[in-house]
Amino acid sequence: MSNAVDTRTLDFVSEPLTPVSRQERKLRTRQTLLDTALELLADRPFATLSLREVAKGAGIVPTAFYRHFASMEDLGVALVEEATRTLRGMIRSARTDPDTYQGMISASVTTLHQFVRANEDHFRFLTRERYAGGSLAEAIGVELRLFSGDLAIDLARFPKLREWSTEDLHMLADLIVSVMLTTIVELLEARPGEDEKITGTAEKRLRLVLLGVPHWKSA
Amino acid sequence: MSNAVDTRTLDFVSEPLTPVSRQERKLRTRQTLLDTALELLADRPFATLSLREVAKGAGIVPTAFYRHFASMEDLGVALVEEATRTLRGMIRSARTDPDTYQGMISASVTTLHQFVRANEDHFRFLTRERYAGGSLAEAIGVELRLFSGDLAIDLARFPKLREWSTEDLHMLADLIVSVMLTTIVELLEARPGEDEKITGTAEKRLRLVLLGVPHWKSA
DNA sequence: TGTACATCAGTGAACGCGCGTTCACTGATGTAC
DNA sequence: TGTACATCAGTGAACGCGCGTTCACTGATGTAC
Repeated sequence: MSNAVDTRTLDFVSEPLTPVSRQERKLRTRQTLLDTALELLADRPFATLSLREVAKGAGIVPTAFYRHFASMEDLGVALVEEATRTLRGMIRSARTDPDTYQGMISASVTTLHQFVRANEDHFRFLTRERYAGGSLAEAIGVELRLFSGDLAIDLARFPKLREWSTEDLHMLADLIVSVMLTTIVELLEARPGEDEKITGTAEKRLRLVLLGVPHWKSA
Repeated sequence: MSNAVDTRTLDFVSEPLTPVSRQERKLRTRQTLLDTALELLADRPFATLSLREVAKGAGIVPTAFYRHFASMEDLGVALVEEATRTLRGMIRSARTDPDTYQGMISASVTTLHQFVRANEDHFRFLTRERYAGGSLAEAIGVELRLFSGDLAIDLARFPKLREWSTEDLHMLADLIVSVMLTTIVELLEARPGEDEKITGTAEKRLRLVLLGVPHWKSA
């Protein structure tokens, strides 16, 4: 036990003593700027964020901001990249377990729930800016369409969907994506303790949608 | 024919000559402020709008703004009221024609399409601010929940849904509302000529959802 | 109908403030020898 | 290992600008008699 404590102490002491290169320091400041922006965006749109505000929050002087980003717009693009990386990570996690519909549904919703709770800032940013207008909204829209397209391809592998037209597969994929987005927003707006109800409802919605699949006729 | 022209001319001349009371003038300016704000919101969130900008667009001096609204926040609340009035009008129109599922679906989508095209500003405002955070987003969220609740009650009247639990009816209503919102956003982002494709897809999504209904088991 | 007074939508000057951006700078870190 | 020079993240003063809000005002409309 004393051994474990010693190890932790060594780790703790050695970390701050590690010499840090100028390059590493710069990357850390950059990340602090991104993190600060994401915190400030908890309850307002990106377009209301000022450069001075973000710089102040990150503990640097306004002019030093330009050492990291050419403009706020530029920082916004970096935020979209960071947040969509999280989104793609979630999708990769959810894709590893096919099997039955029911198994797929509950596993996907569980993955969604975990990722949203672990990255609330990213998902809040994505769902908020998706509809805010401007270039960030477009970039997020493109990303969601890519995601929906991938999902359509995955769906085509299911036996009951093998004969569906490409158009209908996209229709189904978009429908599933919109259920997902609705669920994400519900989770982000939830009061404590409501998570189970929300994930339960999300599973029901997906089940209902997929119940219709065997009876679908495109006409 | 010359008769018709005469009538139009009389109308045209008499309108501007009608004496306008101070009260009426005030209401007109107020409406101009609301219209100006809605125009400026075509591609950005409400929170980026300035009082001076709206006043300038409406052709009055910034200080005169306060004769109509206590603050921009106050104008925002008025916009939510105006836009949700349009939304409720749409819902009322859509509700008048039950009959079969298929009839209900295509009639509802047609109504949705017409209302969105006739009131693009209102629907853009609602869908954009719904996710923007702040008090306007909350007010819109409340309105959408009311709408979803009403829809759940309407749904309960369909034979196949008579035995569904309240919870499941709300689940279904929310699902339909989220398909509707998705469709609205797609229409607002559509390029010319894409409307038929979007409304067609919307009908398919609703058909698929309702196809599952007869096979639903809550467990 | 005419007069005297009240109301009030809109005006215009002024304020202090936070904004983005420029510029010349500092001093610690990195590199060449 | 030590020295001399280069790099560059972060500093701080300064700028002009649009912002929300205050205040005293104007003059057309409305009202009382």
